[in-house]
Amino acid sequence: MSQISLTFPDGAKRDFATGATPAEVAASISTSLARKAISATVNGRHWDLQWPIPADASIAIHTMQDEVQALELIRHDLAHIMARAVQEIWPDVRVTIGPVRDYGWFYDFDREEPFTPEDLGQIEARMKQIINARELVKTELWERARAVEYYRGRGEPFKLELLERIPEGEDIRMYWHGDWQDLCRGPHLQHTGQVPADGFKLTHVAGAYWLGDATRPMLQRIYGVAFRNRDDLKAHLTMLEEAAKRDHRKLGREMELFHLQEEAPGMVFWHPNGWTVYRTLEDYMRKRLREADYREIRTPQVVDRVLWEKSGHWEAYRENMFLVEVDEEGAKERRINALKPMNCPCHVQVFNQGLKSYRDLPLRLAEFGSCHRYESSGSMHGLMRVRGFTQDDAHIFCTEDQIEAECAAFIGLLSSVYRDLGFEKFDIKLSTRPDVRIGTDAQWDKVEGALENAIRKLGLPYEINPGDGAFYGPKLDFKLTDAIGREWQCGTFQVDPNLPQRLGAEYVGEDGGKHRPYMLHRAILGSFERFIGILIENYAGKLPFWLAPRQVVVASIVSDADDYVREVVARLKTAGIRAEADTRNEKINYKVREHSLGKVPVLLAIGMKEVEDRTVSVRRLGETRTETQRLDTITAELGLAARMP
RNA sequence: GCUGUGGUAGCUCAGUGGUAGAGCACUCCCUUGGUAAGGGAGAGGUCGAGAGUUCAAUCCUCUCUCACAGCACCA
Repeated sequence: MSQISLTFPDGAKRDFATGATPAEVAASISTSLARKAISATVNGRHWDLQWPIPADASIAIHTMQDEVQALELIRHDLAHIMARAVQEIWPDVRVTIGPVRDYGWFYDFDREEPFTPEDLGQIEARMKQIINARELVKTELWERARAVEYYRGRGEPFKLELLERIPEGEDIRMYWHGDWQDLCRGPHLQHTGQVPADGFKLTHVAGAYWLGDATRPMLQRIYGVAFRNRDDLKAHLTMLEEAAKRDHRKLGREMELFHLQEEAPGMVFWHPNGWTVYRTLEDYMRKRLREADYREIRTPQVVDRVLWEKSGHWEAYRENMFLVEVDEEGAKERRINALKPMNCPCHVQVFNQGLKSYRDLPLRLAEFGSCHRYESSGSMHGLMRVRGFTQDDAHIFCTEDQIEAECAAFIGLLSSVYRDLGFEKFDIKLSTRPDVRIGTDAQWDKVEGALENAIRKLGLPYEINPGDGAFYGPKLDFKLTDAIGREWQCGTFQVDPNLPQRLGAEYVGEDGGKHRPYMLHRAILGSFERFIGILIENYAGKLPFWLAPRQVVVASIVSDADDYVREVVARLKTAGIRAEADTRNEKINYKVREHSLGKVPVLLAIGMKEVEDRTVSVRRLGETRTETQRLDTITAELGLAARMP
């Protein structure tokens, strides 16, 4: 029987026999994951699956869609069952809404006391009772007045607000089982017993604003996960545990890459190992940018507020800037500067020096720009969201007609870089014109069209975020996913006619007159910090050889081999390899264990046999077997592997 | 910033209203061992910071701070 091997976007791999039921496949994924392209090997052939799944995929996958929907119904009904259980236990708790999400659902409640972990256990037990009662699920169409009266009588202000939000003329559906009911448009299962009583688990509680609005009350959200059976639930929980082991904050400590401390929240202390990764990545990016005709520049860290006022950032983002005040000699007032939160205005200053001609365009100015933003305390997260970071920033000054080609070239470069760094898949989001905007519709049509054409020509999948663009132009976001499935924006491409106008950038056109250039903001990695965080998680710390901070450790087995160990290290270093000697008085078992945990890609062990034959015993990370190789052979091989792509 | 939970040795974590413990890591000694932890000894802590309650606070209370989970935010 042939095998189907599915690789899910979260990195999990599962094998299925072609005879496997669609349920077995479907239960492993959530709908929103399935909507992303997933790669599959069917009968030994590699396929790219798109959503919806093409009709010519094998039967097991073809029918998956129905099963995914069934899983979604289960999760949906569990949200209601949970809300009912909560109100049965605490009748004074107000209910709100509870949608399905990846792997499960959540439901928001209004309650004075926070829910405790013990409460979750109690709720779970009550939910199981409701499920085992196998009660019929009923749906009814209600008159608006009846629904309003019902919720007024029960004292449910949030439900009343939801009712108000349902447009006149739209159906008002009531869903219920037992004596409990909830406003919901459905669809639902037929009876509560269709929910697997042992396939779900309440995972955690957290605060969440009513309707996602920080000015509204904070509610208590209970999260749950649900699968078709206990085994799938267990597999999911195991997957989460495995993912936690890949957390870059944990690996960052274990691999001695970096640390953060209280005196500089959100600012990274890079250690020798981490800085090696950073610098290697920077060198790689520098090479790629040079090849793509970018010109590297460097601009100041501390810039007078006057420039930020001109650019408009002072007004909009003053609260999020780090200010630097100085007493200047003879000045009446303290001069206020800001640590630059972005590089764009500085790049325009470089552009503005000297008279530019249309022949200079497109002009691509790149900077590994160190930026500081006072991010809110709750938003910081390891390397992923920090207050001090370095963007692989560049600004392309060009004409409107050049936008599409620049966009296409950029996406091509970004894809190639992502591929080199181990990311075959990434999400592209196109954000289009918002309600409040500058520029004519014709301009927006042209610029949005340029971006969309560029993506289409490269044949890449993308999603549109309508109305999510900046007030002056559309943008593309490129997102990667961390170990537990959280998405992080990395690459970006943004069209901006506004800043050149505000800062007076212009060039002399073919007609001899002055013209305003467009400015394209773009980054591939986003920030080195965030990207390295994602890189660590994606590789679970096992970075490819060229990026690994310590590439080779040469370990002695007996101390009589120490001289030869040092000679081998010297040879490797000459070949451009980051090699270290380990001649400590420890057993080889101990050294193997330690360097394996330290994610060193290659371990060379040397005993008296190797000394006599002038060979080394090679052990690669993740493998248990060893091979004996001649010193010059392995040196040549590793020297090749150490070269950046 | 908001809600909740935390902060005890470098790391992972016990613990107590009467100033503290384990394992690993570290140092030294013994051991020279062939691919994931050899043995012994030793050193190491203003129990996140400040204030309060108390005869006495690491423990109780308050404030601050940082971290974690989520929400909000992300030029």
